[in-house]
Amino acid sequence: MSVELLEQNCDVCQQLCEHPQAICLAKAEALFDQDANMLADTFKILGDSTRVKILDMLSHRELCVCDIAAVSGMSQSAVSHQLRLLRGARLVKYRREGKMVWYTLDDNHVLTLLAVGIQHIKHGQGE
Amino acid sequence: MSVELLEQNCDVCQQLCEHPQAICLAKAEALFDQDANMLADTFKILGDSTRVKILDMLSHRELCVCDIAAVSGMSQSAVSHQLRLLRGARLVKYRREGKMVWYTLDDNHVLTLLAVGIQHIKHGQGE
DNA sequence: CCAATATATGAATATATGTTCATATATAAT
DNA sequence: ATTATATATGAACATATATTCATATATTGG
Repeated sequence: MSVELLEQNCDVCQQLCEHPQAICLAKAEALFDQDANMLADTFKILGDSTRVKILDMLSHRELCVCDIAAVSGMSQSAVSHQLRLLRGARLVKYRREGKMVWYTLDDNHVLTLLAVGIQHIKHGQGE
Repeated sequence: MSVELLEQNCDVCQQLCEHPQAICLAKAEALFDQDANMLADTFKILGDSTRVKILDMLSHRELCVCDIAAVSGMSQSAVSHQLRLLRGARLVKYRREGKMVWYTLDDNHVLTLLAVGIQHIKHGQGE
């Protein structure tokens, strides 16, 4: 059913809610659960300061695991665990070169998310 | 010390690391802890499917608390708790109108974050 | 093949988080 | 004032998460 039709023929929640039309429209337009979950999972991975630091480092240059550990001051194990999560969310990609594995950001979406996030925290900070 | 100077005079981690220059540069350019924490805190708030759903609803239209509860199927209490977190992260703003409180997205950064996040999960899904 | 190095991962533990329940606050109507 | 309605919040509990430690895998050099 189209949103336009719902706007006229919207009797699903009449007896329960204050604003049935807004509610029905919102339900019709709502994200699918699966998309909401995937989106939340992506942000959840971004939602840790050590991972944010790793991603920010990788936004400047490609780094291997031990470099990331050295810069962040984290243990190699902790870094590897976090990189695994970042890989799982397709936020970073990697290439193996001998014994070392070099990591970079997966694509420009990641850079944009970081940049917009930084804009958000900087904007209106003094309010 | 400027990044250019560090690039030449970079002896902090010589004896410890594989790629001292990259490491020193990365350290020099790294996010401040406070910024990394704020950024992570913002993404952490975005990293929950119920909150993502609420934000997505609000990206379409202003809604009051009970409407959000009705659309999401959550309890009023759970919604209020989540809205508190969203307010704390300046992701939503609100206005009181009598007994009701109407919520909207705080600014366009939030919309952009959602949009880019959705692009990210949609892009290369079949790989 | 064996030792050394770089990275990855499983298990365990300590901390953080989301929901519910009960209750508080704020506004409006009678 | 009293009652009803909309929203907010504190405490508690159950679940999720990040790090550490120990160990496994992968690659290189001898």
